[in-house]
Amino acid sequence: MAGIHTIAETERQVSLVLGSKALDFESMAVVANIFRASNNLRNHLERSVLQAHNLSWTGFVVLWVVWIWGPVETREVARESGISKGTLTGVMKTLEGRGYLVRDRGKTDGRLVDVSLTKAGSALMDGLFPQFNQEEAQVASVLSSQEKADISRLLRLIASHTAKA
Amino acid sequence: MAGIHTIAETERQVSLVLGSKALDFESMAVVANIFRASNNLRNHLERSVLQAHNLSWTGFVVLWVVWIWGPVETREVARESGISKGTLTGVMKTLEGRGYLVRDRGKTDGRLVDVSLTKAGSALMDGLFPQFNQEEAQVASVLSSQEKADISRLLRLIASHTAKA
DNA sequence: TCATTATTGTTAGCATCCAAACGACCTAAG
DNA sequence: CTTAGGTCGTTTGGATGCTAACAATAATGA
Repeated sequence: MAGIHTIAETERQVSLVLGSKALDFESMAVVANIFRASNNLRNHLERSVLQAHNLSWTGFVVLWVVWIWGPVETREVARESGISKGTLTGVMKTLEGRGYLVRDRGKTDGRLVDVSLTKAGSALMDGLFPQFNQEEAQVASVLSSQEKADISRLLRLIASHTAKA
Repeated sequence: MAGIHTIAETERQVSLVLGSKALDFESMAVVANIFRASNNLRNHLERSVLQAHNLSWTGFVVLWVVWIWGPVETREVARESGISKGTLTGVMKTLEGRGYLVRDRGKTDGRLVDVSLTKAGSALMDGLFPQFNQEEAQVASVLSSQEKADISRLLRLIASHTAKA
C-alpha cells in the first residue's frame, strides 16, 4: 500500500509476486491513498488537537454532530457520524461518563433516545472546534482552493458508491 | 461531517451555532470526505471480499505487506501497513493463530523479528488478492483514469503532510 | 383486537487501535 | 570492560469498531 516503498517499487514487487496477471494499479493506488491519508489525518488531528482534551477522533465527531444538530436521536447520530449503533452506544457511554452529553428516552416513542450536550459539553465544543478547524485548514493548506473542491467531489463519488445499501 | 445532511445544510447549521466566526468550510469538507470515503471503503471491502475469509481490513493489509515484501522485519511491516507496532503485535497474533504467518527472532540482532507467510498464507493471498483488486477496480470505476491519478496525487500530498515527524 | 413483523438501543464477543512503559538487546564512548 | 543512551517487540490499559442477538416498543394487517 502507500508506505515506505514508492509506488513504482510496490508495483514492480507486486508484478514479481503475481507474474503476468492483470492488475488495476490505478484503482489500487486510489484505495491505498484514501486509506493512508485518512489514517494519517486522524492520527495527526488526535495528536495535535484532541488529545489535550482527552478526546478520540470518534468521540469528537459524535460531540460535533450533537453540538450542531442536537437534541438528536441516536440512530441519526450514528448515521451522521458514520459508525454503527453498537459503537455509538459505547462512545456515548464514554462521553456521558465525562459529563459532556446526556441521553433521554423518547416521550412519544419508547424505542428512541434523544441526545444533547451538557453545558460542559457545549463549552468544550465552543472552545475546541475553532482550534480543530484551524488545524483542518493547516492540513489542507497543501491544496489549492480548486484542488480542495476537486478532491471533495471525487471522494464524495466514492463514498456514495460504497455506502451500505 | 458528510452524513445524512447535505453540505449546504451542514454549513448553514454550523453558522447558526457559531455565529459569525470565520470557518474554513473547504478544508472541513476535505477532511470530512476523506474520512467518510475511507470508512465506507473499508466497510465495503470487508463486507464484499474479506469477510468470507474471516479477515479484517488490517489483517488483510498485513498479509499483503508480508506477501509482497516478506520475509520482512516487524517494524517495516508496521510502517508499511500504517499501524503502530503495538497494534501490529496483536494483529500478527491473530493471523499466526489462524496459521497464515510465522515470526522468527532475528539471528544477528536479538531485537528484531522476521515475518513471513506460511504455505496457507501464500495460498490465501494468491486466491484472494485478485478478487480484492477486482473489487478495488469496481469501487474506483466511478472515476476516470485522469481523476484516479489526480485524487491519488492530492491524497499523497495530504498523507505526507500529516505523517508523524 | 391480536398476531406478526419491524425498528430501536443495548449487550456480548471478537478484533482493532493508540500511547506509554517495560525487558531485552545493540551501539558508542570513556 | 562498564556505562549511558537508543531501538526493538511486547504488554498494559483504555478506547474504538463491527456484527448478531436480544428485550422493549411500535406499526401493520387480518
